[in-house]
Amino acid sequence: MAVTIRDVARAAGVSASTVSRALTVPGKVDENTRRRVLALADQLGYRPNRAARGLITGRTGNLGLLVPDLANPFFPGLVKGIQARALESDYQLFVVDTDENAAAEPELVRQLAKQVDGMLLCSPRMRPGALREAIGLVPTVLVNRALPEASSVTFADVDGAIRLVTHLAGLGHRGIGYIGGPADSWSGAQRLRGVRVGCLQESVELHELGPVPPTYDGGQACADAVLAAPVTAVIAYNDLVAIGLCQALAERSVPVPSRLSVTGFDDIPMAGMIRPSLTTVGMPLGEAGRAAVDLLLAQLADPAPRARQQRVPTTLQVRGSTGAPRPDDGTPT
Amino acid sequence: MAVTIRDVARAAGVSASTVSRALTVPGKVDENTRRRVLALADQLGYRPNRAARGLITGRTGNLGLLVPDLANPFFPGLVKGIQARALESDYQLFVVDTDENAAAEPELVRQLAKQVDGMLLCSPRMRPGALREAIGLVPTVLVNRALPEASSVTFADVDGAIRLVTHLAGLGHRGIGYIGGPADSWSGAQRLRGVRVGCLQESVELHELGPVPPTYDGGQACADAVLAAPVTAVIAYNDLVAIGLCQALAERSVPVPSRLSVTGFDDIPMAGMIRPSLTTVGMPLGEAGRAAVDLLLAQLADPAPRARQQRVPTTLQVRGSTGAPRPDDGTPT
DNA sequence: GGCCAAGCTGCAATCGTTTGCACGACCGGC
DNA sequence: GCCGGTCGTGCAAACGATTGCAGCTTGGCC
Repeated sequence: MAVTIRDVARAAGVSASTVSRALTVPGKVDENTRRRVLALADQLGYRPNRAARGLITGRTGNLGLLVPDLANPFFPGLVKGIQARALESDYQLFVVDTDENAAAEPELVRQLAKQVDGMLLCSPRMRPGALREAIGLVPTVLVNRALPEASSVTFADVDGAIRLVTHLAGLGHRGIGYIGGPADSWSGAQRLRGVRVGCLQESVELHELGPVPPTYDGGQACADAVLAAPVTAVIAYNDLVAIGLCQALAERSVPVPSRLSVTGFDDIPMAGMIRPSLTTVGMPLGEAGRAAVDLLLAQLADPAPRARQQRVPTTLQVRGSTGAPRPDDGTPT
Repeated sequence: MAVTIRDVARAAGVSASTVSRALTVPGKVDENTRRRVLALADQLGYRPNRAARGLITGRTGNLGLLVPDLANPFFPGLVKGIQARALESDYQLFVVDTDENAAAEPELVRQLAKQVDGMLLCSPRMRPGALREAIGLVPTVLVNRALPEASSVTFADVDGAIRLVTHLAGLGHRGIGYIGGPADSWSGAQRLRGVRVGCLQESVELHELGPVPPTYDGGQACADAVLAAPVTAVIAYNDLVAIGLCQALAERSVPVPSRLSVTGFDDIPMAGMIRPSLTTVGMPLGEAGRAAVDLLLAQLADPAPRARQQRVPTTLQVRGSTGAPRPDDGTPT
């Protein structure tokens, strides 16, 4: 049914070997025959069977991508970058959404590993031990998580957090809150670290709140706790939490930013669409995704690869949800 | 390196054929040997090489998924449903994001087709001719688009649109606008059809506006045109457009819904998060995704499959962005 | 004209699995 | 005791590509 290499060979009056070489090792075949074979292959619509090729070369031409939740607006940007670069390099991408199920990750990785040349693990939730095992199965690049012995692409969360605090301190805030996300989140830990450092540098008093689920509802739920704290600005674990909080504040008629400045992390599209628009730390998702694929491909090409950690810079997006604190610290008029 | 069927065979003291049969055709092998082989395979961590199996059976165990833009919040829900069902059925999923590039679709489909047993095309943008060719390559199910000769899962957009109009008419609106999306959008055509039918049924005057790009910016850009039209309610092609419009209206201090009711389609997560929250038509994305996979798998199992069109119901989500029109039709006080 | 090297090309083995066919053992019925 | 039928198993040929090796041709040089 499908046209095989033998069909092309017959049509060109050469052997299958020659066709194979014409397609893959240009130097080993006469330029004339090569052109003829290529033309014929194209004309017959020949496409090499990747399974057959993989059987002998041991390479599948596939990459695997594990992602906790495609519905979380953080990930599609990443996936798009990865996908684009993978396709450019003639790799197909298996995508697995784990639905935030950390326990299922190791088994999914094991299944995936058999069918790919390399893997990209985005924000994997599994414990370090399991992760260490996972990266042993097949060349792997971590994204948004780091491990000393693994290659990774991470975001400069710490930097971003510091700049966020500096921005707030510059506006005159002297007490700020941090709403933590899931306890086992790697980037959450980074962000908290940055906030702590920033607060020390700027002599700002830090009040740690939460943790809350990293969702819109999580943000809504902590509004009262935030209002009860002696802070004039709050940094949320991510934009979804920040937006949920803003919504709850609006319901309570608490003005943002005049009574409370609110910020997040990630710069998801929604951050620019709400009112007031959200000051946040932007992550170059597409760039990170492409960088991760590049790292992985380099690792595949290199017979003795070394783990390489890459960090991509974040950018502070100052928008409407931050401003100077109200001079009087008291109750509304 | 990897453990092969021969390793298991050697360990069990049987031939590779027996191992193969023990794993795939239970009846053909003695129950005792079968148990022994299975135990050994498990213990050695044997996993069949899918490429090798695919070479001979002609089935890859892979499904392909084409999607225009993962960053569009409409799609992740769909993808998650598809992905979950595919994994349940022991199929892996190749995902390709075309980045809304209709021209690139046919080639991507052709590439993908070679490596999968079946394909799911979500909201394909290509022209009908190209689409017809595409579905000939490999068993295919269309999602959010229909073609008489193809299996498809679509949403009851027409229904939803009619209900939307009925809802608005019930509130007292007598002139409503429809902001069209891309001219070549299949679901756009459906929605417009439903709106027209609804307006006829309810004797409401319809003003067709647009088309605009189906984005937040598209919605923002058409605010003035909407305000210039003699309407008290507007139905946007999708939620993103509706939200962009709301934002632009807020900037102009036009109250929603009292001066203008605004509605969309899709019920993306953001619809419930903005203020006022958006009245819209919800699509059961996960359900549709799972249904599409079921349809596809049935088609793969059936030697003489027939195209089956499935339509999933939509639900009207009434929220804060719609209300009765202001009694006076004039300028603000 | 003979020799050698280089350049192309084909043969055949190989990757890991499935599957049609044949073979041997065993059992029951005549 | 022989025959026919099951049942369980192994052999070997595929599937479609890649690749080491060997053989052929060709051309250049002495």
